[in-house]
This record gives sequence, structure tokens and C-alpha cells, in this order.
Amino acid sequence: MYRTGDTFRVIYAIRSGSVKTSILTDDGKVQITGFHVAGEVLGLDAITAKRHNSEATAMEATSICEVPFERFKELSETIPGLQYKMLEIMSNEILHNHELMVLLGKKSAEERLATYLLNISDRLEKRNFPATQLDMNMSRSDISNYLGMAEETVCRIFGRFQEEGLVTTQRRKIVLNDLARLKAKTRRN
Amino acid sequence: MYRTGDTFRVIYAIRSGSVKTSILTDDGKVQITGFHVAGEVLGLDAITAKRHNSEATAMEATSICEVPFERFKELSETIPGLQYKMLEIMSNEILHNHELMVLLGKKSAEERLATYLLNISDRLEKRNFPATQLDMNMSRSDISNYLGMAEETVCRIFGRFQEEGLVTTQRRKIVLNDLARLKAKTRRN
DNA sequence: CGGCTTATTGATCCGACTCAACGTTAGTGG
DNA sequence: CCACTAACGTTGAGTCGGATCAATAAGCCG
Repeated sequence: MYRTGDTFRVIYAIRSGSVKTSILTDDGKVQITGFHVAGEVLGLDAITAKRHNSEATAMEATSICEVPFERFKELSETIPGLQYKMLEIMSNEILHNHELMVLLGKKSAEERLATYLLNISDRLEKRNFPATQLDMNMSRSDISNYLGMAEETVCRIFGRFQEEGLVTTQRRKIVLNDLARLKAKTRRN
Repeated sequence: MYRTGDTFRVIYAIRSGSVKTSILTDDGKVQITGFHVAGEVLGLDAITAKRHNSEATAMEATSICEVPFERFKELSETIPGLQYKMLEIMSNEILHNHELMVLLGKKSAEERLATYLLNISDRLEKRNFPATQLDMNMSRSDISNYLGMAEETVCRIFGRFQEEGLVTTQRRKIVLNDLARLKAKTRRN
């Protein structure tokens, strides 16, 4: 969709499908900053700098709606509440980022994966997709990158969760079998 | 300044001094999400929820300017560019959060501390304070919490940096002696 | 001075990373 | 349609960074 350094021209809204956003670190590594599903809005981090410092990649066949930012600014002068809506969306993004910081700063590997699975589940449910069926096309490597851990660790924990009957994984198809017990895994007692 | 759960009424701008923001995790722990110096704006994460899910605490004698959000909305209808300015500020905050995510997700303890010190240094310099004199009143425990590591580890790394002549610490007075070599510590070769 | 909080240092331990090998799947072209 | 291959996923062994636990020092303030 866009890459690091691209000039900021349009705001993106996901109509269907799923998208990951990532940034390049100064030493050339990639950090995935988010997975996004239908209904979510992307590209807002570039408003100040006028150019994207992150990139967004579709993870499956995905339909996108692009709104030129200039057009948005025009519209927002005639439609009251539109800019406010935008503030809300960004405020939400900040909130979401804060959650991710807690996850990265304070949680163990197991807590991270459990939190992550439930987070996706919630967001899918909010948009009327089945909450226990996570069919976003994300690799183990994407997940591990996002959660700040090694790919192998993600595998091992999926294995453990499966033994405990919490989830069933079949490669990239993930089914959540016990949301309540998974919830318990998201935090220390 | 405000606490978790407080109704969202005003936006805060720091006139002088320094402030830390933090959130409570679901299992009762605290994660510090930012340190802020004069000129920065706080409280924007509460626009959507109408109530703060974070809290802000002054770390020293600090002067604050409060702008009621309702007043802000009125003003933004008469002053063009004001809401846009706000979008910019939030866009910046998102950017900053992304950096922090990389820090928490990808960097070693040493890289974290070095990155952190230089980050503060940059921001002080931008506001015409000396760049090598970090006199914000932050405890080791605040720093370690923010960086997602143990207090003891922060101490040890300060010790190491001091041996190498990179910094001089005297309790909460921190002096950066070699910005260039410190910069080198912020990333893997 | 004496009690309290904060900082430092040491010893030990464990969770998660790394490295390595192997199994599995999807995608490719013959 | 099947064989081949490259990418992805899983599993095991060994190591290490940083957490934890514990004791001690250094400021801070009444």
C-alpha cells in the first residue's frame, strides 16, 4: 500500500481483508507495529512529517478505500465532526499503542501470545466476524516479530496451548477453543 | 495532574518542568508510557473514551496550562488550522510510540538505556536546554519501568557506561560525556 | 542522629534466544 | 498430475542476558 519514505497523500481505509504495518529500525530491522482488519484506518502517522515512516502491506486479497488528504481537509471544513472523528481514531490508535507497550514491556512470552490472540478475536467480533476463527494470513514470523520474541518461542507456546486444549492450530488457521482460560493466561495471577 | 478514570475535560500543555505519564495494567502493575518536558501536550488519549485511561504525574515543580476540551472545540471552529495542529501533535505521538515499541521489542538492555538517554537529550536540546545535562528528576525505578527492565539492570548499565567514560551519574543528575559513542550504543553493529 | 527511601553491588537462576536439524506445505514447471 | 523446491513451521539442545533475591551503601529529611 505504501512504503517508508513515500510522500503522504492519502488516508487508507480497509474495506475487506487484512493489512500489516511495520517500520524499519535504524539498524535495518523490521518491527511490525500492527495488524489491521476491515473498517480500520491507516496512514495517520504521516500527517506531521508529510511522508510515511512506516509501511503497510496487505496480507491477503484486500480491498482498500483511499481518501486524498487534501480532499479530507476540504471535506472537514464542510462536514462538522469529521475532524473530530479523525481525532477519535488517532486517540484510539494511541490507546492501542499503549496496550502494545505494556505487552512488550511487562509481559512474558506466554502472556503476550494469549493477549495477542484475544485482541485479534475481539476486533474481529466487533466487526461481526466469528470470534474464535482467526483466519488472517499471518506467518509465525510476523506474529513473533510483532510480539517481540523469537519465532521458535511462538511455535512452542502454540504447542503448549494446544496441549492444554486452548487453541487448535493448523498452520495459519487458528481456532480458539476456550476464550475464558485463554483470558486467564494474559496476566499473572 | 490526572488519574486513571478521571473524566476527560481539559488538554494539558507543559509550561515548565517535567511530567511522566503511565497506565495501570489489568493485573495492577504500572507501565510508564512517557516522560514529557516543557512545550509538550498531554491528555490526548482520552478523546474517544471521554475518560483518561492513563495518569500524569509531575516529577518536579512544574507549571501547566489547561485548556478545556469544549473550549478547544469552539476555538477550532473559528481558528482554522487549530484542529490540524492537533492532528499533527497526535501524529507525532504515534510516531514516538512506534519508536518506543521498537525499543521494547527489539533492543537489548544496553541499547535501550543509550537510546533513552539520547532521546531525552534531543528533546531538551530542541527546547534550548543543555543537551548533555539531564536534570529531570527521574528515579532509577521510573527509568527501568519505562524501558521494560529491572532497576538493578539500569544501575549496572549506568555503571558500565560510567567506566567507559560515556556518562557521569550522581544519583539523579546525569551528564552525557560522549554523545557520539553513546549513539553507537543505541544499535547493534 | 535515626529512620526511610533510593541506589548499588553480588550471587544465583530461569525464560527465552540462538543454532541446528528436520518435517510439512504450497507453489512451480516439466 | 506429479516431482521438485523453497518457504514455512516444528522440535531439541545448549547458552546467555537479564530477572530475582539478598545484602549493603548512600542520600534525604524530620
